[in-house]
Amino acid sequence: MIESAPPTIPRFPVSATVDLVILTVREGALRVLLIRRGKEPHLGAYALPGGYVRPEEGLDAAALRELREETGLDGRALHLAQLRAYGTPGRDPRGRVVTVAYLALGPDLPTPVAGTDAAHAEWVPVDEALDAELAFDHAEILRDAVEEARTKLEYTTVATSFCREPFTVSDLRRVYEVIWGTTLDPSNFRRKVTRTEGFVEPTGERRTAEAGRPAALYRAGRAQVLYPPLLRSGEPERR
Amino acid sequence: MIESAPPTIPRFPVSATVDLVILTVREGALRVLLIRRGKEPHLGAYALPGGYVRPEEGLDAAALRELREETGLDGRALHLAQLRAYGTPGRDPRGRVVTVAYLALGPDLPTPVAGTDAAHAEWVPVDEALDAELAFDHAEILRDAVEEARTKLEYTTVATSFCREPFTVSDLRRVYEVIWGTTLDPSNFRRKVTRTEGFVEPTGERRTAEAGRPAALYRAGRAQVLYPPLLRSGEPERR
DNA sequence: ATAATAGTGTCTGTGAGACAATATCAC
DNA sequence: GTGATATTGTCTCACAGACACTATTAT
Repeated sequence: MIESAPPTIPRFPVSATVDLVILTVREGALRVLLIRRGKEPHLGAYALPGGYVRPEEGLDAAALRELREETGLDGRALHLAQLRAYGTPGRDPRGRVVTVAYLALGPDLPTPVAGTDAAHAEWVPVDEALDAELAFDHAEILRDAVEEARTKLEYTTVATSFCREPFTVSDLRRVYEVIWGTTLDPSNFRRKVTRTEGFVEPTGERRTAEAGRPAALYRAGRAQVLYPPLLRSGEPERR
Repeated sequence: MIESAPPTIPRFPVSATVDLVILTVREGALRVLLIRRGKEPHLGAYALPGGYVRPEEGLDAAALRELREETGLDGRALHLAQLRAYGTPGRDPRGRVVTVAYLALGPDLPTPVAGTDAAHAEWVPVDEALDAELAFDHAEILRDAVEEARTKLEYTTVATSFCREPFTVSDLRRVYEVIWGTTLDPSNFRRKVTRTEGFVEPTGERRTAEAGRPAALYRAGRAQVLYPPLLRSGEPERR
């Protein structure tokens, strides 16, 4: 019935949780922060970090708090946005739980701080994570999150969130390549990135790597959306 | 705390609801289905249709059921997708309520069936609705939903969901114009629509309106995404 | 004929894909 | 020098915006 109707179907209690899909690019792979569950159900299985929403706390606030507790990082340093809600009956055998999933993107983050349950946290390559058995419906959430990240790379400038500043154009390109599983033409990628107003800002500095010509360094620009977008089109196969 | 931690912060009960943003194009305006609240809080104010999720029901199922109850329509005839969750403490003065908003798009729908509380439902132009006082945080939800609809028109073929079949290219163009608040070049729009594989399929029939050359009729095609997208760019002002 | 809407054709500029060529480092 | 990576430049094609022009109906 609608909200203005008499509660012939009364409200019934559910639990509200937030789950975090924290993605980073590390050692050439897209990785997700997973914890090993220390209790039933799904004892020993990988699971997304997350927890109950507290009584006086909004959803975004709960996600920020969990992020801080899990990674020891200030959520303002990461890109954090709601993904969507999941509430299939039976998704948690302990009762009716509606979870709101958040997608967090950040540069090669330190392995989470010790001293908490997050000590059991690991950066797992997304490919492996999707093959492994994840607790609850976390495999579905992870799939959705990765697809969302791939799409956001097309239409927004969030790729810079994966790079510690200052970064090179090649650093940024590798983010796209790893997350999309493609190779991109360095020349065309550079043209797109440097000619799109507000995508990256040159610092004037250069960095010399092990080999090759030193690369110019950049910071993230002010633009949030990419117009026109940077579409993954033909997607030439990788490797 | 994380899910695997001891429940030092115990779960606490919240209510879960779904709210529907049902949009249609009618009489030259983008309209949303709103109800007049028949009880406190926000007695007499406009509100989005919605209601409690039932114990054995998933979120999508709850949205489909509410849609059927509110409009008498089979949800499969409409485009229905989750928008996002809203759970700010205090958004409902009666208690902690997390709502999952859904966006439904459909062709000029009949005014909802009588015999239920939906008898108080009206198709309100979105512009008016955003000026009016909406119950709870429904103004925020409506703003987000309209922005989502505008964006979906760019990257997907959902615009056809607003047209009763068969439809003409001009019908489809008016959907874009009304929802974006712009005018589009008829010639360029036709080229885009008819040359994009799977956007529309010709029926071979024609329709004669009050004036002018009869227009060819089309059905929605199989494509779900628009590649390349149909971007609102310069957005020439309307009127 | 005129008004009105549908539909076609063409010119042009922007931007992406392909790819050659050059620059600058370590060794 | 070689090898490796960065950076610039160029050619071409797809496609969108602007807009002229033709087609088919009602009146």
